[in-house]
Amino acid sequence: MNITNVLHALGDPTRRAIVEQLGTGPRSVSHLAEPLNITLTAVAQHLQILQACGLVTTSKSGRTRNCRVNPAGFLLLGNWLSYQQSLWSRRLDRLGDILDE
Amino acid sequence: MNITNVLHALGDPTRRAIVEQLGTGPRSVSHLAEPLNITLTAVAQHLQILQACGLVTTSKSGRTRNCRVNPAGFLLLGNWLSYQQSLWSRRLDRLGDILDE
DNA sequence: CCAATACTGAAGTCGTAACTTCACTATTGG
DNA sequence: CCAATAGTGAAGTTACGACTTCAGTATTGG
Repeated sequence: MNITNVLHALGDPTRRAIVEQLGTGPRSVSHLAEPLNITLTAVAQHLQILQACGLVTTSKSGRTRNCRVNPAGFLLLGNWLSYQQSLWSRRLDRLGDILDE
Repeated sequence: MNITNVLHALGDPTRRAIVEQLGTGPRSVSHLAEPLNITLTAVAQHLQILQACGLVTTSKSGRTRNCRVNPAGFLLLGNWLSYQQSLWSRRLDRLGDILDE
C-alpha cells in the first residue's frame, strides 16, 4: 500500500468507476460488473489491484464477494496531496512566483 | 485536463519525482533530469504529459525551458478526492457499515 | 564566431497492463 | 439434488507507455 499504487490504481477509468459505484454503498462483483462493459474476470482483476493498494476491502459470504470502500487508500492520497500543496502554496501566494526565477 | 490524466500522470514515480522537485521551486529541464537516471528526452516527454493535464506550466526563455508547479491539476485532484470522501464518510461514520449489506 | 549548452522531433524497442477465453470450483434456490 | 449463479485461476493477445538513440535547431558564453 503506497502512493504510487494508489495513484496508478485510480488512474484507470474502469477502476475509478468501480470506486465511484462503491461510494454509494457495498456491491457484489457481478453487480459492479453490470454497468461496465467488461467480463467478470476483468472486474475481479481490478478489484485485486484496488484491494492491494488499500482503496477497497472485500469479504466473501457464501458464493458472493462483497466489496466496499476502504478509507485507508484515500487517506494516503489526501496526505500526499496536502503535503505537496504545502510545499508551494505559501511560495506561490507571495506572488513572488516570478522572483524565484 | 481531466481527472483521469491527472491521476495517470501522478501514478508514475518519475513524474512524481519531477513534481516533488518543482515543489521546492522552478527548475530547468536539465536541472530536473540530473537526479533522475534517464535521458533529457525522457524528462521532456514527462513534462509534456504533466503540462497537458495541468500539473506543471513551463515557459521558454532563451534556450532553457523553465518549469514550475501548476496548482490547477492539484485542485482538480483535491476536488475529486473530497467528493469521493463525502460520498461514504457519513455512511461509514454511522458504524452502520455492516447494516448496509 | 564557434564550441558547448539546452533542448526538440521522429522513430524504434520492450515490458507491462488491461483485457479476453476457457476450464474449473463452490454455493444455493427451487 | 442439480441447474443456475458467483466467482477464481491460468494462459494468451494486444495496445500502449516509458524509455532509448540519433539527428537536428536555437542560444550563448568566452
